[in-house]
Amino acid sequence: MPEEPENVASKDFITRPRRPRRGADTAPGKVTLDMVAAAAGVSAATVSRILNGTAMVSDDKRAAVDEAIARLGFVPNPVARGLAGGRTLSIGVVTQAIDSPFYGGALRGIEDTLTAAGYSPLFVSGQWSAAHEARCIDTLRGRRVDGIIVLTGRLSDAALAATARELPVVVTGRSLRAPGLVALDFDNFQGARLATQHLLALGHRRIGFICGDLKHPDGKERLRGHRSALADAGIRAEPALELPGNFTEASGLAAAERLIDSGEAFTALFASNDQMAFGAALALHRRRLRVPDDVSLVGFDDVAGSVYCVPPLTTVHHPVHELGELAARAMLQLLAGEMPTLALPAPRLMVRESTREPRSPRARPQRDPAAPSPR
Amino acid sequence: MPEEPENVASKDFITRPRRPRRGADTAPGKVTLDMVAAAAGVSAATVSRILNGTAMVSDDKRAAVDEAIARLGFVPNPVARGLAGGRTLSIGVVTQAIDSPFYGGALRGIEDTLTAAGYSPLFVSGQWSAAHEARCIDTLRGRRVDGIIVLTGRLSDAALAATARELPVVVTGRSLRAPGLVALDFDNFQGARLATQHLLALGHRRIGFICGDLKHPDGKERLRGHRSALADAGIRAEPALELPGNFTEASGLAAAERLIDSGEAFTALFASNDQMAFGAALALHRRRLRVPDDVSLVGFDDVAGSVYCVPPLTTVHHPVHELGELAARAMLQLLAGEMPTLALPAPRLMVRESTREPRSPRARPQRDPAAPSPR
DNA sequence: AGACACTGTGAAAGCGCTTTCAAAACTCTT
DNA sequence: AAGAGTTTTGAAAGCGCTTTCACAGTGTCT
Repeated sequence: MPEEPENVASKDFITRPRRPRRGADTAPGKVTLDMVAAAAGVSAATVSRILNGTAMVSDDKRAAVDEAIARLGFVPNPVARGLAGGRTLSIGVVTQAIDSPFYGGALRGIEDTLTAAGYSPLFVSGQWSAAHEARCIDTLRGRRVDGIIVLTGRLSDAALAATARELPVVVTGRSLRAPGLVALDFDNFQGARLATQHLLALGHRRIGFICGDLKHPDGKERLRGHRSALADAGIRAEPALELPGNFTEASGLAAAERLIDSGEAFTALFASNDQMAFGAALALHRRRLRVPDDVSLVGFDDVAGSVYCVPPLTTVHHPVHELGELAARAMLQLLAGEMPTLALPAPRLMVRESTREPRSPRARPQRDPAAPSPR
Repeated sequence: MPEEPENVASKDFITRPRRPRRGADTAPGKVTLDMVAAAAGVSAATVSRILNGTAMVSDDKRAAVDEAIARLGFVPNPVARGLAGGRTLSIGVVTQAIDSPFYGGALRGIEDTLTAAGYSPLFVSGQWSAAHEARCIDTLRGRRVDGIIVLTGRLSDAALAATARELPVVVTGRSLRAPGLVALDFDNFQGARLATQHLLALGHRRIGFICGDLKHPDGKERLRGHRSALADAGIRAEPALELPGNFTEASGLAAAERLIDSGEAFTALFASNDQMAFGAALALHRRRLRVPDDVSLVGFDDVAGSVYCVPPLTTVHHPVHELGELAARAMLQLLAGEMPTLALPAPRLMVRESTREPRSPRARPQRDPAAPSPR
């Protein structure tokens, strides 16, 4: 407690780290609405009204204000706006992991759309846990976001609906209906059907299926779609061909290994997402099974890397970027008081080079003595 | 003056669009600091002081306030704090693309560290353009972030230094020195040297190098490192073996194709980043060149996918997650008024399965006439 | 011409918190 | 025990903007 004056001085520095250089005309934050009002010879209320389009303003005043804004280089302070107006022009986005190759595209779409509309996204990662997601939503609400976009997520529908009673919510990967909530669902079922139908059309009959996380709606629907396509073709689903997985490369690798080791015959493998397909591809490679010559491989999602893997992966295109855009647009509509009516594009199969007709009646070349000829 | 009470009520509803369900104890935003002060029988100033540790407060008052905060479930409103205190507890993060597999890891590290410290990251994508980045920084400053982290970026050092005069700045991928600015540089030069040395040690002499964007410091340094390793081994750099690229898969593919078509002999390919390596791998596959039997392939960055591609890619590990963590930690230190002293881990080569000794004296199995002998 | 809408505008009251300022309450000195 | 020096505390003034309220100014209708 000795050196008071010093203390005060240093406290000041610590408290508000920077902001020493004022007066720089380029620095936003310097010019306030009051200064604009004074310069234009009107009241602050009028400037605010013009800024927000909240009320009619005579043309001459409007012109004067516009001129003053331009001349002073005024930029409204969103923090003050947030406090006074109750809206922060920011939207919370709950994703599972900000570095996910799959959700990344969606984040990009959201960012693009929101930014164009003057909103800022606030991304938080839910880490694949409902509890974590709940905490994220609390954080976002604490930050006074105007709305929340949830990318799939593990939160219960009820929890989401509850949140939607306080704040507009857009959620992807669900088909929930609730007030203040719009759900944007991609047709995972149909997508999976397409993939399996493709394999069936090529002549495959014993198709290994690597499930995604079955607590995840996407995972469930894709399995359902696969089974449905099989059923349509009159093929009985065999439990031995349905391998558990959790959407990670590692789980895809493990699943493929397990299937190979089981001795079960199969000529194709359909992974519930591309990441697991990559893992499976590595497992096949390690066991000297070639894609697509020995085993056809199909993924789901069409993530960026799937075009550039070897061989390029046949997969179901999941329009993640559009998904993000649509989610953002739906949010903007909700905020504008409209009821969004947006539909996601239908799933499309991207046939690339990881699938072909089964090589021979013999399903598995297993420890093939003949060295894979490089052609 | 008629219906006073009614007016007040409706005002409350109209003013703030949502937030109708009040009283729910879980709802943040309901309890204000003033209510806490009243409940604890102290002034708002005292509560604020306790919250911020700004001054000494007697133990009994502190206890009363703590109790009131807990009982009421008070959560400070960051928006109000931002307005009043000048700090928003949010940090702007400028990245190139939020969905980049490379920067994704760094974003994750930043998010983890910042969140743990009570700060929120605000991610914006610079889209690989200096102008865009400048605009992003303006947006962030408009949002009153307390500091800015720039992941590499294209902005000039001068522009960054200027920003740093107003706001703490942490930048990665540079070795710039300026007041209020800390630069966190990864040793790309040494990393590239490691990779090339590895190929040389295996016996490769004609190594194709796919450059990154050379306006990008990373791109420049990696090329320099490669050349340096060659020079140390007494090998002259050949322009014909240095292919242009821009860090995308497509450019890696194009570069590899160009090299193959040039007829130039080579037994290995070193791409300045993994994404280009993936593109190159596809090009090699299309030309029926096997990795690593015909051509060894090395990447740089060790992105998530490199472990699961076929074959798993030998690459230089770039500790992006740590990079993000360190950048965030440095920012926190700057904000605390300390001078950060953090060093990034040294580059490490991850030897996987895409490299081996050259197969034969014949460099290219393809239409290659001259046989550059190994060694 | 007076009553009855509107429309455009400014003054002023906040939004919820931080910080200054000065007074109050202590603790020591002498 | 008075004065001086400290420490704790509250009142009040913002932070920069939005919104309400009330009041002029203009028409419009009987």
